[in-house]
Amino acid sequence: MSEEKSLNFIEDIIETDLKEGKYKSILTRFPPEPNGYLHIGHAKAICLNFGLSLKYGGKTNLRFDDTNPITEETAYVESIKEDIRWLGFSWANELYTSDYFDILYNYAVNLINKGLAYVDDSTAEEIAAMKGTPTEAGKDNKYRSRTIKENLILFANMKGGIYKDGEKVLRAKIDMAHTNMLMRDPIIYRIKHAYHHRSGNAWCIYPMYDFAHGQSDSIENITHSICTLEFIPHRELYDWFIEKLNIFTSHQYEFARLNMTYTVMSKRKLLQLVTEGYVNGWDDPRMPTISAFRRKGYTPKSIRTFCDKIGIAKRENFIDLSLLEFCLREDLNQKALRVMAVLDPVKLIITNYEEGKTEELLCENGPDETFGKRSLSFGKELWVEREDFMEEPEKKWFRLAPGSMVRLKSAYIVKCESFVKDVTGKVTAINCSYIPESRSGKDTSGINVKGTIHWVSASHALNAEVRLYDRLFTTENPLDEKGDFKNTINSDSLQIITHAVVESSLKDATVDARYQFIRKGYFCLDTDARLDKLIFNRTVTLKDAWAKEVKKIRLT
RNA sequence: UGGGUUAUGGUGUAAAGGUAGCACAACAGAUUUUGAUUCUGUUAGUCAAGGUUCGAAUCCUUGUAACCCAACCA
Repeated sequence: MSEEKSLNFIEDIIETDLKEGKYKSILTRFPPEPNGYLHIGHAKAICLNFGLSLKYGGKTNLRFDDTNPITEETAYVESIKEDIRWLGFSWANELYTSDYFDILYNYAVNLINKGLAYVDDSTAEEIAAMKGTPTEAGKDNKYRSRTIKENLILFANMKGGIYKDGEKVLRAKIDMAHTNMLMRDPIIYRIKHAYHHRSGNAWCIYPMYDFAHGQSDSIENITHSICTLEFIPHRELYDWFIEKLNIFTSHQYEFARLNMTYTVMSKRKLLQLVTEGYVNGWDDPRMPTISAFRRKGYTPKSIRTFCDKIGIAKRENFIDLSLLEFCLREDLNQKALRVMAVLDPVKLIITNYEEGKTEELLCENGPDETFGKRSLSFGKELWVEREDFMEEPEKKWFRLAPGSMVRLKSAYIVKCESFVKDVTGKVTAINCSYIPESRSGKDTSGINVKGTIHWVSASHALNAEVRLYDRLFTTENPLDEKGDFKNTINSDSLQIITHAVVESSLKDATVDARYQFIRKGYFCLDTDARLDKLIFNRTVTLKDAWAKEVKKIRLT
């Protein structure tokens, strides 16, 4: 028995279309503008579009919507392709709106010939002034009544490059009094003497989004053109062009874009964070970009699961970041190798352990037997986590404290006998005795301890840099703040630990591997790491019931 | 005071006139050589007011709230 998952509204439409024979198969498209990096909101659109074609046996095109040469770059094209591939999807065709510039130009001429488009000499300000407001109708201007012949010549001249930027535009002739502002004679071509990343200097006029997107969908025979809610008013225009041009009828459907707590999702704002140096580039692990999540150690599967869980609907939403982290931990828990690393080391000396002796202990590599075991070196001097020792323990504390016993993971039970402090009061060493009969796997001591802590043998430890990331913003909705969203940037979003110690097996760590530093969180090797320098990123912390407990204890 | 879209627990998302369900979060407990994982349980919802109906989240009426639209951006 499989539990029937209910359909979202787009799947509903598709199933109806297929059942009624409107289409034999579906064709969707993902249409990024190559002017920035893809973020988690794009991941939602990617999973939707590619997921739909996968589910219904159709195809998805990747189409770069490159109609604005000023902001677009080839570097962005490359990053976008890498991100989609990494997420696990393959496109049927790699396409560019710029490939359709000739067709689009002819469509515009076609419109002029039908008396449905005209060249306007007004300035941007004049056009805006004549456009009216949402509550007031716009007005026709004198250029609106130009003859077809005149428009044809003028538009050819625009293409010919005899006018300067902004001197003239081509507008659709619809209705200056329309209640939908977008139908008040929208501009469809503008002059930009600019180098285009693909067409070079072949063109100096470029179509606007509304005169490119729907037509591109139509040219490709896209059946279901899915976009976000803010394009709802554009649909009327989308349909108008297709109808007047009498070309293949693609249909536009709109869903609500992703919003998430503790982050911003607009490309403009993300670009600002990059250019103003709040983060170190588009793939800084604190960014919500796909490349940042990848670098931070997220798995493609966790992002796909997340996109599946948040659903598709038309109402505004504000997803809790913890849902993403839940999906991440769920996947990482199954995949990550368990290793030991001490982020804030303090020396633990086993007073009754033989000087110079080393034992090899077996330790499980993962969450189940299939991961096998590895050998770990154990000795008289170990590094343990500073926060695992408390001189004056909290209530319910079952880690190291004077007189207390803990198990060293996969090793022995030790008892804290004494500790050493320096003049500043900082603990510099913890002296313990160990119980030889308590060795992991062959424990005959009969002693039960509540606490188990991780450790690294001091003489075998490797030094590592560890980067701990926290959320980039201190408030759930940075956009809610009066003033600049950047006022709520978390100044502690990155903590670099330069002197962490990790077990020696990590000398072979690779960027693709996922690790759980036991009791500390999930980590991965950063791309900055070099042969002689280990650098790990914290992907996400483990859930921490003890931290909650402490809060409660201190409140009462 | 124009047009469009949307309203279901704290957050998402189902229920197509017939038991308001699921997930995350929160809380409580069990298990645990990771205070992780796993398991069990609890809290909590149909925007409002009327109406139709044996029966309404769903249909009707009237309100209310939120979001989008006045780039030669996409």
